[in-house]
Amino acid sequence: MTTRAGHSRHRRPGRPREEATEQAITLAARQVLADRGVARMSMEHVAARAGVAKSTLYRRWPSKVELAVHAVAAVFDEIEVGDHGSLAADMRAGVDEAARLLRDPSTGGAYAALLAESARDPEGVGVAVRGSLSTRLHALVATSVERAIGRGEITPEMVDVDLLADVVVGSVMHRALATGVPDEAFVDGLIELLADVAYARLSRAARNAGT
Amino acid sequence: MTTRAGHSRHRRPGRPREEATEQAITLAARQVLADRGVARMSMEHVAARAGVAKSTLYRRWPSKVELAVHAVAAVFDEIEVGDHGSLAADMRAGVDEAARLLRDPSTGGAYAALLAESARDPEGVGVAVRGSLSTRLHALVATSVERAIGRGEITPEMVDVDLLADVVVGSVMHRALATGVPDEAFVDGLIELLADVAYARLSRAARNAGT
Amino acid sequence: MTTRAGHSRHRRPGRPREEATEQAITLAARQVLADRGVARMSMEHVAARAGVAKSTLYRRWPSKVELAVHAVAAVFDEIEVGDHGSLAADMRAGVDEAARLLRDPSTGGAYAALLAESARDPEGVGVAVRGSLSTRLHALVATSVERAIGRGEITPEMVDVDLLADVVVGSVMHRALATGVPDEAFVDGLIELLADVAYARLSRAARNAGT
Amino acid sequence: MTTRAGHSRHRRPGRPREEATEQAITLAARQVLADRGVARMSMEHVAARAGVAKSTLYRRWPSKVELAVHAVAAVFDEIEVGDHGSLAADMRAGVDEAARLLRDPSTGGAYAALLAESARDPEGVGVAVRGSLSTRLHALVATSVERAIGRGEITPEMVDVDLLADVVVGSVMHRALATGVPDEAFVDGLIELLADVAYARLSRAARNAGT
DNA sequence: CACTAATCGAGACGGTACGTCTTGTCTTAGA
DNA sequence: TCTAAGACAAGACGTACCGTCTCGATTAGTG
Repeated sequence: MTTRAGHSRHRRPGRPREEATEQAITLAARQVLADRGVARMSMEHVAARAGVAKSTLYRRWPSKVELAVHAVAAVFDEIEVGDHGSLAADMRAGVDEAARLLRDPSTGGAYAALLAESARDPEGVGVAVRGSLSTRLHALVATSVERAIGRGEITPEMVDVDLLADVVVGSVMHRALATGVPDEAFVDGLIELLADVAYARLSRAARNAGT
Repeated sequence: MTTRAGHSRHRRPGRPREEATEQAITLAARQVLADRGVARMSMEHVAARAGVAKSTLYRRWPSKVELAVHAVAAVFDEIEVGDHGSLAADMRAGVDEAARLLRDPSTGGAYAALLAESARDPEGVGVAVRGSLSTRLHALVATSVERAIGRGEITPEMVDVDLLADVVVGSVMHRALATGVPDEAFVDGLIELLADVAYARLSRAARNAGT
Repeated sequence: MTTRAGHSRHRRPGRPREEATEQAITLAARQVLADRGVARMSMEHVAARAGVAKSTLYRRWPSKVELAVHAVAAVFDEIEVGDHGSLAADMRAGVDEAARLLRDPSTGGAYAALLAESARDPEGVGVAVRGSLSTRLHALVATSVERAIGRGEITPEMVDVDLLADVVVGSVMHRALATGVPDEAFVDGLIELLADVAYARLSRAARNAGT
Repeated sequence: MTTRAGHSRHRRPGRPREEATEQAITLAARQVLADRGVARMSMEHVAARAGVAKSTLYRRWPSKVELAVHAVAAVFDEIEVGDHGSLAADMRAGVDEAARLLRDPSTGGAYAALLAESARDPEGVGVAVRGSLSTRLHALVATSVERAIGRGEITPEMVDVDLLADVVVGSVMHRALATGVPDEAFVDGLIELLADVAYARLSRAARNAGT
């Protein structure tokens, strides 16, 4: 639908969209999101902060939630997944990063709010959330796992990436929002838990191989 | 449960609250919650459905969110934690129950929405959510763990109940809302993961004892 | 209906009404009336200010408006109609008094508000207002006129007391509320107007007598 | 009348207001006013009757009272002040018209209620009432008086238009609301009273001229 | 002295309206 | 065609009152 320039040399008729506008809106949305949370983020506020008319927002995103998804996705895009040399180190870095992100109430709250909207409208918002947000997080986990497989630390059978992603993100999110700040002790505990799983599977694999 | 001001024989002055009203409202709130989700649950609707004036709602709960917390807590109160004979069986029953509950978009969505509100207002809603909802879930996990300790299956040092609760509830919730329905395969995977943790810790304990 | 003691020696059964209560309420009502006007005078406020339960108010007056009528009537009862020696002097004193009273927004506004309610409910409030308030004002004018007749300054045929009362009270009220403060110039002008009427009628009477 | 920002060709930005809306609201307001009086006129009702959202009402009038002022002013605007040939005839017509208008409880009551509100909020409502309603009535009286001066029936020194307006409107209003219906006898009496004033002043002027 | 009958304070209750806020759509002028 | 500005219908929010009601506690007179 959106003919995001680039490959298409055919310009659409009429006045072209202001380049700066989309970024200004996204930035404004993230700020309002941080200030007031998803529920209290209003299109009116975002438009005012971006110095843009409300209709411009609706021309680009069909609803408030979609804009919120877009704005949160922009936050998630900043996550770096460097190679830290070992599965253990990668895992710690990943969990730390997740904790850092979700500890911020504006990001954690926004993510939870969008998950909630997902539940209400699985086909509309749900698809957008899954497509834009959850797959991003999933990809981060997958990258680490694949790297570990590449290094020979584990085998593909040992890990269900989907499950692992849900466990890591879900645990951290629940800790951040429902129980308390995910402090270092919590991160350590979660890492240890995952390490124990790896240990159990590796030792079982070794035993099986030994047989 | 509420020991109204110490002496339970001293009634509060004024006309006593209608017994039936609170239940009618809670029921209506749960229905509206299921029908339309937290965001679209309106006090107006709840009042109408309960056959009660809006002011009666506000006399009992300071805001929509607090009523929603109460209504969701009522759902959580129905969870049964029976003794299934072994930690493994208890765990499976617990995870199954969590999956059953959160799979329902109205419950899962409501829970996520309330967590999101928690992030926006940690002192008000946050306290209510933690006090009413999260501690309930925590208690369920704690019960199973204590039973396992009683049976001698594990020792207290082997498990951080707080962490375990976040892992179970968080993973299931994230699966339910962000990734897809938490089907039997997912539940199996999660159980296996937890079992592997137990295996690792038990074998390590055995090794230490052996030394 | 109300067996206001005195002639009836039979007391009503049950606990008698607190003597002080009625006065406390009336006073509180007048204060709230002065503070916030009739429209914003609330039974809740009056009760609180009088240190009395709302039901006590309703036990004595059937509605807010009736209580307001009672409270304003209490103000009107304080009006003194002394004999100033001549019709002119009595008239000036009367108009001055009316101006003094209605100039106070709380009294003037209350009176107007009650007249407005009269229009909405002529049989209920209207009767109360006419019975308690308007007749009081009418009586004041009548007293002055009768005194003037007694002194031989005018004859009964020369003046329609009803009309005169409406003219004096109505003019002053309208000036106070709609046009501006009824200052000395206004009072002078009104007196002069009435004096001219008297002049015209006296001179006509003299001419007729001369014929 | 409203010279929107000087240049009348420069339109205000944004979607222009629906022409029909203001009239529909005014009409609905007058109907509700007539049905239920100012106190019971509700924005909700007016909006529903006008087929308009409540926010549209509040976009144009800051509060219920301001809309009521507007609606009553619309009634007053229908008053015709024709030339009836003589001061006496004009006066009779004017008083008749005032009596006709204020005899209707919905108009009389509304006017009184707005005067009452004026007393409560002299700067807000008061200014609106004086500006919209009282000056209208004043203008009607002024027109008749000026015509009489033009005809040479009276001289400007003989009449204080402000005072006269208060006397006519105030007397009629008080009669209508506080005392009883302003019937023909009342109107006759008031006219006669005014005529006597004119007689007194004319004869005094003649005497002075004769000196 | 118990009984009856009303009062009192307190506050719950069903209603109703307030004025505010937001959503998503629309309608204009101008770029 | 896009943009800014803002009108519009819809509808929920949380607050404030109204007038009624239901309590327990009080306070007389009557049997």
